[in-house]
Amino acid sequence: MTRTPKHIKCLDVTLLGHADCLNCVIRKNDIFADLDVKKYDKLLKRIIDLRYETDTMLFVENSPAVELFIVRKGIVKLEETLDDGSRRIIRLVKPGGVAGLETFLDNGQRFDQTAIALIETEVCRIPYSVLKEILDTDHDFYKAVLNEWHNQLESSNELFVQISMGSLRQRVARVLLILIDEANRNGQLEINKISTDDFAALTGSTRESVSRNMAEFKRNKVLTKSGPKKFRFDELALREIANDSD
Amino acid sequence: MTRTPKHIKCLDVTLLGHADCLNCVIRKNDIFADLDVKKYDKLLKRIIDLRYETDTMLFVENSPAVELFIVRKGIVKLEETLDDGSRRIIRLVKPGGVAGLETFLDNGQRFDQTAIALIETEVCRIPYSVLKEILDTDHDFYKAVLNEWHNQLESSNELFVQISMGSLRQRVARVLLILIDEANRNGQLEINKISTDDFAALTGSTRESVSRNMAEFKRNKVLTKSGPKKFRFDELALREIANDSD
DNA sequence: CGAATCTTTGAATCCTCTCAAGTCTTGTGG
DNA sequence: CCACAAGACTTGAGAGGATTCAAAGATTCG
Repeated sequence: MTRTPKHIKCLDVTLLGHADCLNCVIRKNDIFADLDVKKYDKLLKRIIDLRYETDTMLFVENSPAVELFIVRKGIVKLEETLDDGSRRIIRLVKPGGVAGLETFLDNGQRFDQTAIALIETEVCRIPYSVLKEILDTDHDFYKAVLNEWHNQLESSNELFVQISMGSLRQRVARVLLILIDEANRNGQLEINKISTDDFAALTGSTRESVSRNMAEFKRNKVLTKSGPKKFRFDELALREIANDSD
Repeated sequence: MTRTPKHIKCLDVTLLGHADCLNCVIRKNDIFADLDVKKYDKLLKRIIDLRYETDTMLFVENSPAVELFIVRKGIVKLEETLDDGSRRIIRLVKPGGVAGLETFLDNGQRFDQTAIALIETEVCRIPYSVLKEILDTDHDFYKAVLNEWHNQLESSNELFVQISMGSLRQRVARVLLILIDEANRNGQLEINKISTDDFAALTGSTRESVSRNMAEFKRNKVLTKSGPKKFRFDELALREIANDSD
């Protein structure tokens, strides 16, 4: 039923240096948006800037939640392993979003999901101690955290709705649109191919069925191969398919 | 496609009186578990105790989130209306859980979903002003709130996983188990029937398909009619169906 | 009692899964 | 640098499930 799991890397991580929150573009949209960054300058130096290659793991389900990750570039998937051994992707974290929010909960908390870079991804890694210090000195910071939880819930619900209704054809189109949304921020008209197994875990389907739908998209020029692992897409056609109610 | 919506009541609500937090059994498991209730005695008097009949609305999507609800008995469904007019149940709130957590977010927040009593339900209604006062005087209370957001996310994910995988037969069985879980707290071996449309909105299917599966359950004595709107159930058989991987 | 709503059932169609057998890619060692 | 093996992707055929549309039974409620 499940294919021999592909090799999830743990080491393909590059240290890019210390975070530069003061000049970070992403920060304007994330959890630190309203924070007085200058005040916490020294503290924020403890934030590390990292690059994860495709299929590299950020953290594992059930391990202690002692740090969280803000995605600056790329996409992180959060997946759970089910009783029968299959995987289900619960949420996709895109730039500005947070993976590992459990870190904000009380001591001894563990990660609910496994986080893996879906494509090449850059993140800021923030230790619990930094968060705790900010929470203790800035009594309003918890509001930003509450907001982030809200965002997560919204984004989970969004995925839920997008993916638990309609034909597989529609669901595949919707997942492509989610990925495209990300590609478009970089002004590309291309998407990095993700594996059919990931598509299956996202749409709650099988690799074969996903493949068939993709093949149809390619035949109809909704997708066109444009490089080794890249595809050009017809966004309008995809939107039409995603909303098609026939 | 969508049936003329059944009549959702707005007025079938009974005022049971003021909350009695000090002696509340539910409170031990909810957001106020760690709160010094005596200290806030006067404040908590502003909490109202209500009973909602089946299909009665607690709040509507997009209206201002100025109060939240703690469920003490029954089940509340949170549903979103999709672009095509169909409804999708995003989450079920059971005793001890909270509906309308958005109230904790900053001013001007609106409810993300519509909340409707799935069966006869009793709740405590808590105005924003009460929450704000507690948050302002008790700097640790936000931790309980964070925990509650976490619970909501977990419960959404749980529903997502349970419902977006497997055959309809399995999914219907799983929804029944969720309802039974609630019935069992009251030591019953019965469940109140919920509409096939609700089942469809929960399983992401159609009323006809749900009905067919229910019919099969009745034939096989997994469910037995035991009253006007009541069914007796064979929990073990349901669990078997829910986990069946054939 | 009768109208409106909700539920059930049937039959045909379409979709998705499964199993099985290819083909294509990628990375490694000779 | 090529060949090969392992993994990933594609394709086909058949079976089984789910949806649709249509129509007939139940229920509910005034």
